[in-house]
Amino acid sequence: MNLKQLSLELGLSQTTVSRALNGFPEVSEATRNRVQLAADRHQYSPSTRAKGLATGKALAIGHVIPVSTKHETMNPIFGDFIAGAGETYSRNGYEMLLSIVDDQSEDDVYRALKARRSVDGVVVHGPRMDDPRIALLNEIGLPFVVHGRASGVTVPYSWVDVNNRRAFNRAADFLIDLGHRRIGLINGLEGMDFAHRRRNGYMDTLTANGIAADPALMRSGEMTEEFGYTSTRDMLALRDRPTALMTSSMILAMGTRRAIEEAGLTIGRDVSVITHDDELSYLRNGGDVPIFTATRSSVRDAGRRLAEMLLADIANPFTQPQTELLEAELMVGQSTGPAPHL
Amino acid sequence: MNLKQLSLELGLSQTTVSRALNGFPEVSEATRNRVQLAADRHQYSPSTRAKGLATGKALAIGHVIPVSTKHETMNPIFGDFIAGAGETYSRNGYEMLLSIVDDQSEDDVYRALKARRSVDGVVVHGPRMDDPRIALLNEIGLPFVVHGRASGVTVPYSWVDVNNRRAFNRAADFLIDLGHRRIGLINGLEGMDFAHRRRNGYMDTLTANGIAADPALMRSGEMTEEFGYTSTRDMLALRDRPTALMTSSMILAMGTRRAIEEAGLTIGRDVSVITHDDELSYLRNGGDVPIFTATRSSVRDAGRRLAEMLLADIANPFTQPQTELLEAELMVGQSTGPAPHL
DNA sequence: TTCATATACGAAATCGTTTACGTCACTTTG
DNA sequence: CAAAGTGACGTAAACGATTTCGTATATGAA
Repeated sequence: MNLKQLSLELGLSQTTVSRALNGFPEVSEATRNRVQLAADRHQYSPSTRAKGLATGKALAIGHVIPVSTKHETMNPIFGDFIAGAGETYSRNGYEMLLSIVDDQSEDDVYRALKARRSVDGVVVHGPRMDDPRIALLNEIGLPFVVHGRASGVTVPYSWVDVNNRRAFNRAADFLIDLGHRRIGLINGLEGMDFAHRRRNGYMDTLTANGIAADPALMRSGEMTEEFGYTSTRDMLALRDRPTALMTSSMILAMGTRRAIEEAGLTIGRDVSVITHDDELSYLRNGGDVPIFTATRSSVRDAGRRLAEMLLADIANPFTQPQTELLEAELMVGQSTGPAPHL
Repeated sequence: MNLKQLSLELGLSQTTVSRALNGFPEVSEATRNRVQLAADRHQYSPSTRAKGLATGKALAIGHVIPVSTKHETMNPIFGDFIAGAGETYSRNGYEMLLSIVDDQSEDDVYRALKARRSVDGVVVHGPRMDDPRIALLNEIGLPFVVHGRASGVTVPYSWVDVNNRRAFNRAADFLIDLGHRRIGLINGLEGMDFAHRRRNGYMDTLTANGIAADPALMRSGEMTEEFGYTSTRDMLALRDRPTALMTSSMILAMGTRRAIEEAGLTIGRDVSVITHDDELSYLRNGGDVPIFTATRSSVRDAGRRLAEMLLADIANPFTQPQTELLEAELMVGQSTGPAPHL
């Protein structure tokens, strides 16, 4: 059923039917009802493509998900993030377009999305330091919001991010207050901006407390369970092993737990662990009392907020870019305790 | 840059330019080259919407991801699955449209996708037993392929699935060969078809070996780490506790490991564990030698295959429904060993 | 009565492609 | 040499909406 058929059946012009359905004032309430009823009855709903052509809007948002060519790793937070964003989109009549792309050809994908006019805006995932995508998107004039930030980029742009530095400040502080002095960090890949900020938060707090940062206690890599495991295993094998570990994700923390237990140690007593927790739906950090002490911030909420910002920006382009910094809560769980006397 | 501008600049008609770019024979090689060059220079690429309107194809595939309203759980395999499917799409010039939807309003979403003509076909995720979506999609005439199967649905339809029954047959056999008689099962939600098949595989093998299935050793629920943990903890607390456990996902297995170690037991010695492993990129099951003994089947490969099938079906729709049953490998790892003498 | 003003609707252009038909200048064929 | 192809390109009609102008009728004011 299309507009022509519907209007023919109603004995009205396409114009009137279109206006009736889109809530324009120049149509009587009586006919509006009649049209609405007929539309419902036939389950009429305008063709997105035709509507897009006519209005010049795509009514779709693009998400470009980078997958590293080397490791083929898909970021596990991604599912929950788009679940949040998707809610906002469908509530506002937008669709979500997904492009999975290896980090080599990202540029082409953004350009293609613009050239083919298939989206009204995009979400930038996994920003790296000095991320070139921000300049690119500004250049080609495609509205965007970044999930995270890109240190080193000087031009203003819109973003939603967790206060990573502060979260890791507080986590380190918490451990130091418990008497820990040998604190390890198992972090995401160097180039990722969030990893950089978290490391800064961690190192600053150590320095502020007179603790020298030890390169042997700092690891960064793809955030897999395996990497959490090997990193922890290696650190525990040191002559002067850490009494506490900070990890950048729950998945890493699970690998950490495996290594700790394999070494015959007890988590929370021999080795304390604090992790960052994105509140992934399938990785809930325990029930009433958290399993891991964690800095917690819902990535699903971030998705919701970011989508709202982007849609608002598209609806009436801001003069100023918008930003939102989400604070992580520190949840005390069972994985931390006073520093042991070695 | 659009077609009209490009053709104006070249001094050709839109028709000729369009034909040149789409490889039609009735255009000389000389002009084809000239057109191609100009198109590249201006980064011209046809508007998806206009092209879609003109051809009647959407050049997009819809993925409708159900998120249970109760638990808000997003299936963790989803990211890797679409990474696989996405490869196929972009290679064939298709886009991927995502709808996150609570299981209440799934019907409406499929109907809307059809009515708005925004996709040429859809992928059905997470089929349940007697899943009503298959009848619905047949009724409204939207091409589709199911990731998994729906027991109880009698009409033919296309699907790609892992041989779940056989995988769990083999896993149970393997444990029984090791001398285990008390074997627990921690499975996905009852209504999910894959869970049903796995349970059948498990139970048949037990029965075939003269072991009575014990309801106390069979759990099903949302496949979170927490559920793996509580299920295992409860089973280990039984007077006649299991010596081996089978779990339906790596995430469950991690919860299982936590419970086993918390009980002061050793995995692979006191309690053997076999899990199903979807080869999620961030949950690799160890390096050379697997951590968990597992029935392994790449969900990313499944995504690739399924996307190919769907595109083929759309390209020439008169074929019979296609099906593909993927066999899981049994990978022997460190989590299984001979049954202990209790 | 006449003119201005709402009110409620319609005709037709438009968005950017594709594609069914023409058209026109050259071969080729019998 | 006339008829029939063929090669290369153009005209214009779709596709399914929105939207810019109109237009006809009813209403109110002068």
